[in-house]
Amino acid sequence: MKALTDPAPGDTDGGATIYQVAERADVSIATVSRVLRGTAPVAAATRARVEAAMAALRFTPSRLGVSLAERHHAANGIVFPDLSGPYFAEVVLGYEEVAAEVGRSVLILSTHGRQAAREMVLDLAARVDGMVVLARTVDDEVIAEVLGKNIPVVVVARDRVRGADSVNAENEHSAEALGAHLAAHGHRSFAFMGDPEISADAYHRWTGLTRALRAHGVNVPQRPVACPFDEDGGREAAAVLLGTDPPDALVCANDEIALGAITAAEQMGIRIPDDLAVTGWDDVMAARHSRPGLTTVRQPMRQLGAWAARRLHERLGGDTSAPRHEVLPTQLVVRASCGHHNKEDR
Amino acid sequence: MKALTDPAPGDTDGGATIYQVAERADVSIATVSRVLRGTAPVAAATRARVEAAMAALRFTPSRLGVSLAERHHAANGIVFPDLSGPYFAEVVLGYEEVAAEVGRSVLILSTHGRQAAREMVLDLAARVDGMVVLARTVDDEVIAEVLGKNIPVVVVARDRVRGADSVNAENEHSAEALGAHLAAHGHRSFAFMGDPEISADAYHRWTGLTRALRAHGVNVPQRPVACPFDEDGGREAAAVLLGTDPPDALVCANDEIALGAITAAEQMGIRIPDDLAVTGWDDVMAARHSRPGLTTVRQPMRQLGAWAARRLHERLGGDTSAPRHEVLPTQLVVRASCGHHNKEDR
DNA sequence: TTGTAGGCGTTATCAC
DNA sequence: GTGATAACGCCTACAA
Repeated sequence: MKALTDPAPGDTDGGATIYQVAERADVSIATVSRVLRGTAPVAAATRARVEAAMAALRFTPSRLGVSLAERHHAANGIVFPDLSGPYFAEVVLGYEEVAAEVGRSVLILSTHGRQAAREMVLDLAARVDGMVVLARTVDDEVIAEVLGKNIPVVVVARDRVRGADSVNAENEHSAEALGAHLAAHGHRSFAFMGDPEISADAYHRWTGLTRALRAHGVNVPQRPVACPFDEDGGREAAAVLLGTDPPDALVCANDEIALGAITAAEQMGIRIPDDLAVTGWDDVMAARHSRPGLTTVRQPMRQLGAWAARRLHERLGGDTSAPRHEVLPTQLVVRASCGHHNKEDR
Repeated sequence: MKALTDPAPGDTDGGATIYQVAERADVSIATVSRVLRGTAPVAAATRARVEAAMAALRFTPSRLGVSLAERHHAANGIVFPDLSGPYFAEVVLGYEEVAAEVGRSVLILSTHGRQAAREMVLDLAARVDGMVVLARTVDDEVIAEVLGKNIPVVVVARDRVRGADSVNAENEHSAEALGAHLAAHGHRSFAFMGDPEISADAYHRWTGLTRALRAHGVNVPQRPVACPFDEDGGREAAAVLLGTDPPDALVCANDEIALGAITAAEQMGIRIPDDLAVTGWDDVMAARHSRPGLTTVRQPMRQLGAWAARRLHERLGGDTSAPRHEVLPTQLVVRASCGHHNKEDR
């Protein structure tokens, strides 16, 4: 009796097929498909037989078969440069969360700045119905190629690309506010760390900062100090910068650079914020816990991912309206690293 | 002329098929497939025609078709509870990196402690050739189910599961070393924060700690203080604990809990490490930058993911040997939060 | 060297 | 209600 209800010992492989279920229930595969999808009425008795057969065989429909027939993957992709910093991890998390909610699997792809990025993205494009592209992982042409295959893409933390939706956190005004705050502290000589050539975010932050400085009659630095967006990048670039002509204030494109810079400064005996003000961007966990607390700009990382996922879902639902370009608000978080404040100095 | 080499305007959809290429090149689909895969010799002239046709049509073979025919996905999955902390993000990153290297796409699934975890994992199982499961995201039965479908799984940061490979960072000895260090500082009353019921890592750390305390003749706390593995969890639990009977030393299951506990302590006017020693686990970025620096245990998060990816790849390559159980070494990182040191107090 | 035809596992359209 | 059967897009013996 037992042997009858258990899966055949021989079928060691990827599971039973709809044919085996049909045979066991003594119906056609069409009927099995019907009870599976509830797409048409099936007699109660028949349904029961089919369900019993499915259970006995531990039948799970092949995603490949289903997708091929339905002509879509029920999966989306997301490509980012790296997951090492807290920033991208948060965006991806926000993305995954709503993608899962609306029933789509998510494929990730980290380009790591590899040369093969284009091929990797194109390969990804063959596995998904839509995808989101973070920052400058690939050129606009690659995105155009993907769009050309009729798979929608939404870009995040990146300038607009023809034909794609986009979400960004507000940058210029936030940078202006930050610059104004620093100027009000009396800082007169500035430096900006981060690479505007590589990051649209950094570019706009640099732009906003310079505008603020100009408005406040403060000298604008010649150019940004380009450096990788991590602690080491910040530390090394700061070591050089502070060794030659140290500014009063160091505005960094993200918290990691800032934290790295602070490390370098402390090693050189430079006190923060007395000798040097330092600010970051993102408000990661370490920014809260460092001493002095890091003045920074908080941006809604989770929401960036969530918005992208929702928009993609709309597109895949048939929305063919003009691309939308969302800008999410940020928040200046003033702590101690930007200089002494009058009241509660914390 | 142009119209001839461009893709037909009508074929707006998911791209050309092998049939269209074949027709255009005036060969059979078999030949197209051969030039695609290099699986058999093709006359130079023929190959040229086919390649021209592919280029003109911007042909990309359908992953679905390929996978269905080849009977595998060329993709792996990874399931984790959440990506919010630095820990899982690092593991996933390490995983993705080597998975990509060996040419497999990666699908991620965050269970968020959702009830539907089982269904989600089973759904994932239908889309991949193998998968890694982090921590206690799902019950052993679910893993058994997946294994039953003949898809290999390797578990990470989790106790062994019959039939699956596993990688873990060393826990007990590290915890013993940490406990010994704290005892040497003279601390006599301990508390442990984290939930051993939920995390195998936490369980083994608790075990190691109690053993060390016993060995040093120090009172062993009745039980761990269960709390969520994030800052809020640490902060709230610590607020209660420190309000009633504060210990000398607080050993936390990860850095986030520790940092949260420190925040709570400071708000209560308790000084670290003078009044209370606090230690974490993981050595995340914030641990380095907090003041006092957080004493912690560094574990090779990236490598955990990388090992899992490599092992999975071996399995998928046909390795059917007995499950392997790897334990990666950790490193005690002593900073200031565990108490004053004689020499360089940093 | 190249073509024919069957198979991979579903869905969905027709008839009955 | 149910059952044939044609897609879906590709791979691969087997023939020629």
